[in-house]
Amino acid sequence: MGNNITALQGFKDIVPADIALWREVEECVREVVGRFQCVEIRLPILEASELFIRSIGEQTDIVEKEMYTFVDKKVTIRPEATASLLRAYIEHRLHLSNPVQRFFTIGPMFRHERPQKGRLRQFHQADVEFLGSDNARVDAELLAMGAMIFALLAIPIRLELNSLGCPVCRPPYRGVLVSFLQQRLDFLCEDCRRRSVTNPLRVLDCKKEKCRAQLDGAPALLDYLCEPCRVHFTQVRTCADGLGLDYHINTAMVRGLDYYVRTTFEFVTDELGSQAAVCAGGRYDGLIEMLGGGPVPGIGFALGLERTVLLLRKHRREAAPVRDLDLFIAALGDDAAARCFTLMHTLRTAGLRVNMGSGSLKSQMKQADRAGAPLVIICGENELAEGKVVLRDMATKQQEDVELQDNGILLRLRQLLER
RNA sequence: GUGAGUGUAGCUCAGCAGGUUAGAGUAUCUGGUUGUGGCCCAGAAGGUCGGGGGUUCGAGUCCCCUCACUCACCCCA
Repeated sequence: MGNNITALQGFKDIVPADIALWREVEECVREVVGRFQCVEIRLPILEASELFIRSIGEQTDIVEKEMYTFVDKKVTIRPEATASLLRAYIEHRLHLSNPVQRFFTIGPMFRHERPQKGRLRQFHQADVEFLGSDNARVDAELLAMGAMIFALLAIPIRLELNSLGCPVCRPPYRGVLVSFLQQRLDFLCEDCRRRSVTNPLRVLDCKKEKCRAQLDGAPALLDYLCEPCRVHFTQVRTCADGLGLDYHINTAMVRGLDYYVRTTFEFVTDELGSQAAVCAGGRYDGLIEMLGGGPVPGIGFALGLERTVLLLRKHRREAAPVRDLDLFIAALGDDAAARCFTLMHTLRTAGLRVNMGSGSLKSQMKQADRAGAPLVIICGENELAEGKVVLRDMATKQQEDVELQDNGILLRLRQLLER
């Protein structure tokens, strides 16, 4: 402590004790995503600042105040993955080989926000993008994929669904909403007065009672959708219903990024304080074109790994004890230790997970116990002289003598470990 | 960026209204078993009381500053 160097504010180590949960989440994501023919892509963490400004939107909080940017170099450490993924998709002309493609990527994102429960400056997301189709069935598939991940992890969660319309119908609606808000400006909270100008849709989900009271009878975007958007949203719902998805419509749901159109959704929980959204996303037809690619539609989501891990930890009694060692070798004395050292190497080369200890036998037995080793080899001067080792089964406490001969020991160990 | 709360051993926390060498539980190490783990018993080690300044005969305790953490606002995964 004292004046030692520590991790930066909002940056956290994921310590060995937490790794099991993280791997469980990541492996679950990979498993489910694979069922939808989604392939992995790995992306750089540093990109041209312009990429995020163009995709996320200049007026958003993310771009305005949360990006880690090297001003002189005009590069930014990514605050989200969609823009990078689409950039790569365009750059490698991936649409030429197959215009309908599905990708996922897992990695760290960076936003300079004040840290909070479930919110860090470096956080991790699993990002999924379905490109090349604007069919409502694809939207429903993506929703089903998210639901499947949480179902597999046995995390209870709620799915909220909305449509944000498109460049045809959203601006007119926005006008209607703004004039509605203008009339009640005096009765809204300070934040909402500001939002009425910067992001009027946000006013709709203000948490303050004072504002909520004013919003009775506020125009809902869903009532203003243009015909194609209305049809699309209906189809999404029909498909989702067909899959038996449990969801509910939240007309107040807004997204923080400019590029979203039509379908948007959030998997939310009330178990994480104010960070309700665990996985969220939406459709972004037109974005690929805006980034210089073809007229390829797309929809995707980002799943917050920290938040998912927090939930998983909450809903797990205790992590199943993992055996990470097959054999512990307790050697007594220098000669025995030297002989066991080569034995250990032989066994490791053969694929066993082995370690040896030091100190008194008692102490080494403790080390073996703590490591969860099911088997222990004990080898002291006596055994060495007789050309054998003692092999102890930690569960049954049974011990047997085994010839001190590498292959013989290996065979016997394999027999015992297979039981 | 704004607000509130909390910083004492690796971890969880005591420390009453300033008063000797700052405690417990747990984890760690050693011993009780000259070579045998979990349970039990005993002992040891482990702290610049987040950091700096001030008040005082005397500060873990009171005041100021600072840093960090936590939660909330904003916003978002």
